[in-house]
Amino acid sequence: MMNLDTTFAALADPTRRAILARLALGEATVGELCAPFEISGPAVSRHLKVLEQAALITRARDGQHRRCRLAPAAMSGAAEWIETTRAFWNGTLDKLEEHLKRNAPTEKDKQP
Amino acid sequence: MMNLDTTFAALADPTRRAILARLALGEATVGELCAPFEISGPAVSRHLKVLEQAALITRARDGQHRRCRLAPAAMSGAAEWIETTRAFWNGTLDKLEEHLKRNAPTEKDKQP
DNA sequence: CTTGAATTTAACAATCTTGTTATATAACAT
DNA sequence: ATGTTATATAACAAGATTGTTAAATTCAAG
Repeated sequence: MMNLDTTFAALADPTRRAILARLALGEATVGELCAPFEISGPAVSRHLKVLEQAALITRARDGQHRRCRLAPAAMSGAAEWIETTRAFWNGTLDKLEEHLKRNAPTEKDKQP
Repeated sequence: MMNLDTTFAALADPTRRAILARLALGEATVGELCAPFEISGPAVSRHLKVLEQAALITRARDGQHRRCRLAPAAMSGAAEWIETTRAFWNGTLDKLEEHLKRNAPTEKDKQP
């Protein structure tokens, strides 16, 4: 989906943030993502669907597993909105431009 | 409240983001904030309550008006969570530290 | 002190969210 | 073919969210 509404909404849930934090360390299957939580599998499955629709993760079949990966591009939009708003508030647009220039081509934006 | 749940949830609504964007340009009364929207006054009033509970704005009586100001400290927490997660994903913690060091004492964090 | 403007609260309906359990699908193993 | 494992979907309930209109509050002005 990739709009700020869905991105922020997806980030508003602690379970989903925990899932993203886990995926920031490396990809994982749905089962592996379920393990740390006390909620049911279907509940996690739907959290993953929300994250996927927000373009925060991608999923690919791998045998009978489904491998999940972080797709942090969507988060950039959210971070940018915050930084822009703060920049206006601070009256320091220069620093924002600097920031964007620095973070625009994020490393090689990992995502082969 | 000042936790990531409420911050992200507050930011997930486009009306609330528009209100924050407006306030980034300078403080305003409730009436002024209502004007651009087609929704009712009470609806805006409750959006403001959500923003206040998320510590994204503060309000102070001024005669029969109530002046609203941006209080962007709460946004920092959200931005930091995103930056941290991305930093792990990129495997570049150094850049994160740099970023935090740079943005920690935000100007003088405006808020007299 | 009465009237009017600015804002909030109350009461309610419609819609979304998140969880549950039971069922379905898909791929692997025997 | 049959059973087992991994994951998704269906059906449903409880609670949150967002909007509405009507009533209450709060201050300023005449």
